[in-house]
Amino acid sequence: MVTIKDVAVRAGVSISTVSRVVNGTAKVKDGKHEAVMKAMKELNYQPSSVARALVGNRSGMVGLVVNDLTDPFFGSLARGVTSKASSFGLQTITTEGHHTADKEEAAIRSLIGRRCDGIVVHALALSDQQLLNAIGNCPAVIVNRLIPEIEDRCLWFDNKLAAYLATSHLLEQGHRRIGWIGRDEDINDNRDRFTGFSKALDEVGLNGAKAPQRHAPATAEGGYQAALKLLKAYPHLTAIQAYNDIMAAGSLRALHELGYRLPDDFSVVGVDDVFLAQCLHPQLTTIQYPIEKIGCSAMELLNGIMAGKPVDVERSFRPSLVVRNSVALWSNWR
Amino acid sequence: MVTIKDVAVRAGVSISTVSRVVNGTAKVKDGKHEAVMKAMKELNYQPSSVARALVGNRSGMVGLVVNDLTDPFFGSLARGVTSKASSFGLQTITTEGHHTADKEEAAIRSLIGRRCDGIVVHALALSDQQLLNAIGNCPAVIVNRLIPEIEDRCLWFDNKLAAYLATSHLLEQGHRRIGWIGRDEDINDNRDRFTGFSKALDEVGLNGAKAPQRHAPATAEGGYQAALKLLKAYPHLTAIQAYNDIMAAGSLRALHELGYRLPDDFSVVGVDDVFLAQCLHPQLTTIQYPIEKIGCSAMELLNGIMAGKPVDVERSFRPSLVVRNSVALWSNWR
DNA sequence: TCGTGTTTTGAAAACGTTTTCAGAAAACAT
DNA sequence: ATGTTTTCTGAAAACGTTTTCAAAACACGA
Repeated sequence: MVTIKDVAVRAGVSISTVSRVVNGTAKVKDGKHEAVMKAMKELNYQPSSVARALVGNRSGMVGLVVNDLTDPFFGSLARGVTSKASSFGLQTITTEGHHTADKEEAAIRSLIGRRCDGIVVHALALSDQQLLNAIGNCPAVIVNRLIPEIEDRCLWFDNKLAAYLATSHLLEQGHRRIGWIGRDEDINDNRDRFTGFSKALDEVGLNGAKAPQRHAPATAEGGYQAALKLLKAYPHLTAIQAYNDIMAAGSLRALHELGYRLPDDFSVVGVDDVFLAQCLHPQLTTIQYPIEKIGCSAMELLNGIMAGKPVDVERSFRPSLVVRNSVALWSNWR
Repeated sequence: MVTIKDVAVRAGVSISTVSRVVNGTAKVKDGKHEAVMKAMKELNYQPSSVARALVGNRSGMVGLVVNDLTDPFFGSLARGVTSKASSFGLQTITTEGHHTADKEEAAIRSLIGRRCDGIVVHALALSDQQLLNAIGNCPAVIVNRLIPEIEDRCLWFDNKLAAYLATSHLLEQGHRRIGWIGRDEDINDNRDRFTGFSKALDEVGLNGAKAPQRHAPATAEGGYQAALKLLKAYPHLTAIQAYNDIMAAGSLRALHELGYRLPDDFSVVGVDDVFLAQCLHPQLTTIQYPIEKIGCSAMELLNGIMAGKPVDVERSFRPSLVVRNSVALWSNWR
């Protein structure tokens, strides 16, 4: 690796001078300036961010902890964070927490060890206290979770309300025999969404907690299998509320295979409004979860915290219904 | 930030000793060992990867350059690389090149500046020579592109053959009036895939180069718009070959809206076999592009290069047809 | 108790930067 | 010419580690 010293020698100046032209921190005489530029070009010099980070005590990196990069949901989150970060001149380093407390903690510690200037964390497995311990005094923003002690650094989404809105939409369209397809991991998101679903049913006099339901991994395949089982057990259902769009996509496939014409014979609604939702047939009615926007806001908030100047960003995101074509009116007399 | 020195003071030993217990590089007496462990716990000490990188001249990071993180294609690539990297104890830092030469070069230089131990590069805008210059002597593996000078560090996919296979499948099913929906950026992938498409048509006596075609951004919306225009101009078409699955998804939507029953009235085939392909209705017949596997192999190869021990991985990936439900037989007498 | 050999320890150099501080050079005024 | 600013420059310290080297501590046999 060619260092600042090599450049200095070649240009016949001191390393301080090289540093100054690299960073433009002070004026250097034209002659030397040129000599340095020339030497840098010739040697293809690239300053070491590592050394800079050590001395400057800032790395120009922000860390991002997600569960799993393949999940398009986290892809969007990563994009929101990354694009905003790069507008602040920061780079993003991403690690996966894979929904286990150990890995989530390791991911956070490792980012702190790398001296990230700040971190954005999506962690569902760690307890509030564990999470607080892990982040210590590193500037951090928590996404998709509300921790009372640091509420002003949390961005969350009202999952209960989200599912409530979705299910209410089905009810408004006349559906009464509605099944739930949930994920098989017992995490907040899942619990909250089921609670919202359940509440909507309760309000019209149905017993939400006892509604027909099946659980599976939160994948398309999981949604597919769960839908098959659910419909086998409860063939009289007229609609499904799925934990998220991916599982809804799997359900749609199961319904197609079972010969339902959609949406006339059967309605489905998801949550998240991932890109996929628009590509499905019928296009999926779902709840908008502005995850990329949340990523942006998180980064904006984090930047403020890092700079010591708190900025005001929207921290609580209200779900809203996106009506497409996967829900149709259902009349009882059918 | 608490440093090794703080720990040393607290434990009443020298920093060398602390370093030794942290890394287990030498035996230290039981008493001191415990004292150090205790001090570390109490102070919540986390070694600075930055300082380590500086002195050790290795950072434990690998860089990854992709075009755009939202694209599920790159999500899969990132996953392949990241998961393999973490199995080698390496972390991944991802930057976006956004298909422009400037940004691609900046992305690469920045990763090198961060002293990544190696980089995996997906860059389409830079010329061969620019790319070679940018990576310099940093251990690197090039993905999805074949550069003769460093062929043994390239992993590529035969895009020509991919589209050729896809189109041939349509031809075998009896289709003759086939349109092309391509992307509007003039990049290798697009050219190669069109070439393959064209060649397949030429071989059965049709003029591939003059086949009906439209171009648009490589998004679902782009595919949707392009399909609408294409069918307006050439209503007699019976099949579409799309540049990739995302554009195919958009085309599918256009066809549904135009009232075609799929696949009986019209056939569509994509390329890439992204996750989405399985969720569409009808499920998309496409060409498998094992991008996650390529990511894994790239990382494996890179690890070998970094260690100075070349490993043997498959470097050229042959496309293969995945038959699902979006293509149906077409008889001329219809 | 001493010498010898082994184990454990700490001081100091090194990694590649930035930044502070004081000195050198240039510019200006007299 | 000389003194006084002002501009420019380089030496050296600092950042937090690892690693080398020599010294200190210990163990053991005589």
